Amino acid sequence: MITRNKGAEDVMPSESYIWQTVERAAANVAQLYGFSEIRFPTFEKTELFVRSVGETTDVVQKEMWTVKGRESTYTLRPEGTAGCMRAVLQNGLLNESMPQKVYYQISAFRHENVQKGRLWEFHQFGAEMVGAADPSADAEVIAFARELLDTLGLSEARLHINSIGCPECRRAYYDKLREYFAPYREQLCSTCQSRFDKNPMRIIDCKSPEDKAIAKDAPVITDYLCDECREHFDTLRSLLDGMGIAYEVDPRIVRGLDYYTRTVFEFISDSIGAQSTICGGGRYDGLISEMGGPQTPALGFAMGIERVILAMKAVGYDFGEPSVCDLYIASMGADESRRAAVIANSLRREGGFRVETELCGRGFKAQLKYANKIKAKYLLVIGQTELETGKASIKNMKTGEQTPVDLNSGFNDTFMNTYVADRVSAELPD
RNA sequence: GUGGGUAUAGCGUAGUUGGUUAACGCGUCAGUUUGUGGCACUGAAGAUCAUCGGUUCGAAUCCGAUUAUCCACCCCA
Repeated sequence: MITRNKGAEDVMPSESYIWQTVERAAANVAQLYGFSEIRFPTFEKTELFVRSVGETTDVVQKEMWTVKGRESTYTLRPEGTAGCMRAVLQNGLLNESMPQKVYYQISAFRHENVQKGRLWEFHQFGAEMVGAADPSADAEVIAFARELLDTLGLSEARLHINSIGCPECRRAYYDKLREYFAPYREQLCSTCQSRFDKNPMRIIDCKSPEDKAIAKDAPVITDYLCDECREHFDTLRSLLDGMGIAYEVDPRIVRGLDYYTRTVFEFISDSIGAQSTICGGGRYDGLISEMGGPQTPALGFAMGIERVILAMKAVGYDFGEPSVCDLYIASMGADESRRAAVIANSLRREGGFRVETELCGRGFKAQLKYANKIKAKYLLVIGQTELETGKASIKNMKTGEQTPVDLNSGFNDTFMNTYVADRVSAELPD
């Protein structure tokens, strides 16, 4: 037997309705915030990710799925922003009125060590806003993510924000950091020693206890922001305060994607183990120009669907029941089952009901058991008598009550009336 | 890329110091007299014990490799 390879996941019907719950909620909230769906290819020229995500990042250096095509080298998208911005730029959305707001639900690919909540192929909901430089845009995007998580029952996810400044203030900050770490350089862990030159900001985020101790009093970026970046960050914070969105300023959020500028943020869940970041995003004012477009401010976020679902399960979110059968038609004999199929089809088409008939040749009793098993709300039996006389009855499987029906006239109406009447009486208080 | 754990029917598990036909629960299917479900009872199907190799008279059980999975690091969503 050929089996699924690692790092990928099958979603069975018993799970897929959970995914649908998340996807529908995401689309609904996106609409509330004025975001429209955008779709773009699963793969792009490798060059796009190298330039936008950043040549020195782990994602580009060791996690990309790259294939050599005949004309070029292509990569399965490791994230959504780069391809999304390429599409926005290439299709002239920047010539429309600003801001442009788009969202997407995609799978993305990274070649990492597999763990729960971290797969080779994983799924993201992402949203991007283009053309707005004002901190109010940052606030709206964060509010959007917050609202979506709340809708999904994940109010427990904590918001961490930080500003990593613009390239200018970051350069100055890097110098300060190197100055600070220089005396300890030999004591740092090996990865941090290489970070010293490449990206000293990452040392602050190191998990090693020794490095943590060394970094305890390191300068924080927020103290070295230029006036404009500082004001941007302060305004964002007061906007979040005003909207009643709780956050924690976390100078250790650095983000592993090079394109971020100024605002970066993460939502962290405590309920799903080590892969606790369920949403991450920020501003990337330099990305579009880096890709060859005009200097255009932009920002966005992405949510990991697998992690979101893990967190929802962990907090006991009620996903409800998967779709239920409205009517099961039991039948005995070939003519009877033909009739059952006709009735079923007409009820589906005219009434929009989910109707099932016997398709596996079960005996009568087994059909009833099956009807019970699939939680059919109503039962209709078609035997020889019913076929000959046209007289049958609809049984409410919950109460056992039976309502007489005429198969030859007005059956659909009778069924619908019974259905509605039972539902209303069930809703009435005693 | 580094370190560690796990691998037995569709699912969840048992299997004692290696010793005959690998057990149980759930699920599936069929029955418990002829046309009305849920409960209960009876029975059936379903496992090359992850794969390959080794040790042994004999391996689900011990050893090695491979694969998958989980945990931590790293990184990220």
